[in-house]
Amino acid sequence: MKKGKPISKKLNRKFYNRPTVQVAKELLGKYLVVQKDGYNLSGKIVETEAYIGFKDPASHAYRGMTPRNMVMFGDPGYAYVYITYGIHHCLNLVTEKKGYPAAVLIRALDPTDGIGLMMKRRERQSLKDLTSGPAKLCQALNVDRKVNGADLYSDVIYVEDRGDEVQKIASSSRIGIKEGKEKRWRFYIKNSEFVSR
DNA sequence: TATTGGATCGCC
DNA sequence: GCGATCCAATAG
Repeated sequence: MKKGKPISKKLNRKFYNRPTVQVAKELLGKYLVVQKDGYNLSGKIVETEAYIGFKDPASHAYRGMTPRNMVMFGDPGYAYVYITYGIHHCLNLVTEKKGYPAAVLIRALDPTDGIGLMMKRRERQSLKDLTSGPAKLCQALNVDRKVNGADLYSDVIYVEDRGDEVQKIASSSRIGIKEGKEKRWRFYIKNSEFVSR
């Protein structure tokens, strides 16, 4: 017996205008949606990392504002996309009040809508290879630097609550950084097969 | 203007 | 384990 339409609520700017660790945890179990050129791609967020303020040496904002990281210093609820290793894109969601640089890196998704197109974009057939890493999910969902600065309350890219309950959240050090490893600012849904590595 | 290193991935 | 590959930050 099928239930009625699930609760679906687009997260508003107030959600992002809060302490970054809290936002990073609460994003788990929510759905990232990208809609461009008539397609609809989405996945459940299963892994995030927090990058916070002026004193976090792992954050791009550590040494102040630059052309690349200026979105992090702006209003909460916008997308910050950058290129790393010359090849890969990474997607962050800007948090906290204007002038305080902070964001949540989206590291992994459990793919839901548009899986066929994701497979095509990734040139991979296995579900597990589609969005189990920050650069993989950007390739699968067609997130590139044109998305940098996009309003997360637009219809192009946003996060919504579909009423899912998260069973258990685990935390660890952030991945791929040199300094700031003592902070356990990586969060993921325990037992999700789509968590990176 | 030149140099250096990177919030990764995929293959060896 | 390691190379790809090029942008962006920093130094000169």
